[in-house]
Amino acid sequence: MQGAQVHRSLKEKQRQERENLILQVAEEVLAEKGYHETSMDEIAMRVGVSKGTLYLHFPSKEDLMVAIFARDMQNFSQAVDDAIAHGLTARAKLEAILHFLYSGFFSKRAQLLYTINNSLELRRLFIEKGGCMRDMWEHLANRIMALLEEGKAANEFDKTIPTEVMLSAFFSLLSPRSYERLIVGSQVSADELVRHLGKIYFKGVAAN
Amino acid sequence: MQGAQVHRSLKEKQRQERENLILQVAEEVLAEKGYHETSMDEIAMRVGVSKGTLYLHFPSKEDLMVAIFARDMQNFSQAVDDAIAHGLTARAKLEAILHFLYSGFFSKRAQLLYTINNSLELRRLFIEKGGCMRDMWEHLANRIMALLEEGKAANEFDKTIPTEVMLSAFFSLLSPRSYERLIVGSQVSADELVRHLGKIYFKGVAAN
Amino acid sequence: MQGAQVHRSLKEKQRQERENLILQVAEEVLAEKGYHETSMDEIAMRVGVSKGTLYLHFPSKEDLMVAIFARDMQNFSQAVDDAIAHGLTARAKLEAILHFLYSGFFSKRAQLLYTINNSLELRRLFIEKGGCMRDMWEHLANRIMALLEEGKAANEFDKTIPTEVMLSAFFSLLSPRSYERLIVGSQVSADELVRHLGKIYFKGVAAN
Amino acid sequence: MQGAQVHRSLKEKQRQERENLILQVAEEVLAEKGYHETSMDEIAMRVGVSKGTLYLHFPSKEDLMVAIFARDMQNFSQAVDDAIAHGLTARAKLEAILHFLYSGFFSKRAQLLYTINNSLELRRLFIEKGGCMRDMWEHLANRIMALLEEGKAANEFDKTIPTEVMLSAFFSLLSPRSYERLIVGSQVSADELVRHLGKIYFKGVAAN
DNA sequence: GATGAATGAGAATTCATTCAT
DNA sequence: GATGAATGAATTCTCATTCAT
Repeated sequence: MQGAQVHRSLKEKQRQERENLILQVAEEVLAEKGYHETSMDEIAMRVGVSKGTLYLHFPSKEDLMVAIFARDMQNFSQAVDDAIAHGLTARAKLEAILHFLYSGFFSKRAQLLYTINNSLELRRLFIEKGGCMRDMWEHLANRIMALLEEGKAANEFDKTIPTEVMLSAFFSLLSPRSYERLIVGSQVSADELVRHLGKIYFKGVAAN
Repeated sequence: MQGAQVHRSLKEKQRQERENLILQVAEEVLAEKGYHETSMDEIAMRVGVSKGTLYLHFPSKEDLMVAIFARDMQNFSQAVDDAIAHGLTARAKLEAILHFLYSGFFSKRAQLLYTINNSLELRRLFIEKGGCMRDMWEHLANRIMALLEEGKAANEFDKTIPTEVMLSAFFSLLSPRSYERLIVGSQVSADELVRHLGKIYFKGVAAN
Repeated sequence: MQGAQVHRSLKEKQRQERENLILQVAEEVLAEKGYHETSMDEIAMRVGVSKGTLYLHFPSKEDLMVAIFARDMQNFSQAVDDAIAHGLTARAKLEAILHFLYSGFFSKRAQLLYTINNSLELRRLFIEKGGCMRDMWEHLANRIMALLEEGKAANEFDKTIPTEVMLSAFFSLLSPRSYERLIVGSQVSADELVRHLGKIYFKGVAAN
Repeated sequence: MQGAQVHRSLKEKQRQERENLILQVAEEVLAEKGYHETSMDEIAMRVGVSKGTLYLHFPSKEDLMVAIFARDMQNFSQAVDDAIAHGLTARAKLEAILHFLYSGFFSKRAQLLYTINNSLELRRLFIEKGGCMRDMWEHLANRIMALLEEGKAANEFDKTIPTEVMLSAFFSLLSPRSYERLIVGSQVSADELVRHLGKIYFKGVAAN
């Protein structure tokens, strides 16, 4: 009986691993090609499984996309937690979040956020399908807004700018697509770019 | 003979009007649904003509999209001209451009720019099809960069930030999608929002 | 009143001229491109009239095709008459017919005959639409068969070959498409080719 | 492991069978209706599968047509091999080829050859798409020309007629469409017809 | 559980034909 | 009579989804 248990959980673990692999590959393809150009066929092929298997894990293409986004939101949420736990000032915490979003390739995480946020189809999808998605996003937004208000309270940030506006600006300043050609054209390194943008943003919202 | 002339030009005028109507409707649908979700059938239905008529004016869906973008670029270009002609300081000129882009509904013009700039497929499309599109965009970007450099020269803007970065930030700060819920949620008026964003941006890039 | 008459007949003459022009151009396009690839648009454009005008003369594309064929049959019939009137032996008469069909470019007349005879769509068309077409063809076939029988009677041709078979061979020997590459490749001149083919045919069907 | 092997090859065999079924049905429809009138929908319906399945086997309508032709060429080529291997004289070999082409219904094989050779669109298609098609055809033509020259060398055939002309005549003499009504009208049996035509041809090209 | 062949709704595009001017 | 803009049925091709093996 215990052997069955172990067997069961081993199977379950394999299942989880496969699911993660699918999510990861699908994420890459999504970032590369956009929602419509991403076909279930290509994902299956790149993962190395059959199309049917994809549907064993996710009931539809839409659900797969939602799952990708959900996982990213989890990671993002974790990063926000870490930033809040370790940062000293509100600005320091927000800078850590910024770096999380855009460090490394600039593209992996940020491009996803961007792709999702900007594909009209995906947005509609998340609004329709993702009941919990909405909640997660609200939750995240609230925590970042809390940081922004913390900054206002500490006189770091300009109190005359509505927190909601600050939040939106925080996200939109970093639409990776706009910067693509800068990075690709090698006119500026990714890290340097993040530094510059952070500087503009924090100076822009600073008190005074 | 003159009757024929008049007749000819009347026809031509009607043709132009119809073409503009198609462009306008197609633009709306595009802004609403994105490239792939926009079907020629739907555009035709909304315009109130048959699919065939669309193809009488534009040889393909792609060409229609390019035409939409081209028309917007024309308008944008005109606005940049006006801004340059009438503004006093570099900042004033850039603020005028900002207002052009986001005045009114915030969504019509800006959302388009945004949608186009962000759809991976449309970007590919414009790079392939729109030889002149590329040129127009480069031209526009150069003129705005010239304004930014003018600002640097006049000590209005921070010389340590690369002009290219400033340019990208200028555009991305205003990704309308991020602000949609602010406007729609009526937490802030469009004009107020533009003012706030302008403030953040210009303070962010100011000298010192 | 007589002015009206004259006017009427002038109009009628112009109408006839136009109709002939349409037929001629349509024939060219048909020979060049085949039935399906020939569009009413292209014919209209090449003639220099509007598409509507085409429909003023011919109620449908199919009818236009039938008219082309009918006119060619008239000419062919005339040529057969001439050949019969002027030739001495059956063979001489048939050779004259052969030359009529393939003289000049080899392609204009013969290619048409060929195109029409071989396009499955056109054949069906002629069977369905052209009641009179069938008759004309039968009439022509009968006259040529009469010549073949005349040849048999004069001991010129092999009596053991059914006349019908001889007739079919007479037409099919000269499917221009097969010879196209010979002509185009300039390996042989059109006239030479006709001579060779005539020689093969008449030797093939000769008595003994 | 071996079970998998067997399974694999079973699947493969079924796939082959289905593909052949499609090819066969498509060939019939093509012979009946011609290229343009043959719609993928109709082929699918006649085969008893969905449109999508057709595209699983052939990437496009054009490719399907090329595949049909390629298969026929294979068979034809095989028949030519056999004829060359078993025939004694050049004439005997060519007669065997003739019989292969027109045996049975006269229509299946020959009509195809004919349809393909005569549809302007299909010809264009094969020139564009079928690089190998061209080669196969050239190869076949060369082998038949070799037979004709063999016949000339053996004094069977008339040396004054260019071999190329003989080749073209060989194919065109037998354009099945022209004989259709003879067969259908039952005025003559298919075998008899082939005999007669062979007689005309070989007498026509004989030495002397 | 996996597979991948089969499905079929849906999208772009063409073109013969009509009809208001 | 002439025009050519408008129509819409028909066609090719794609891809998310299902299901027998």
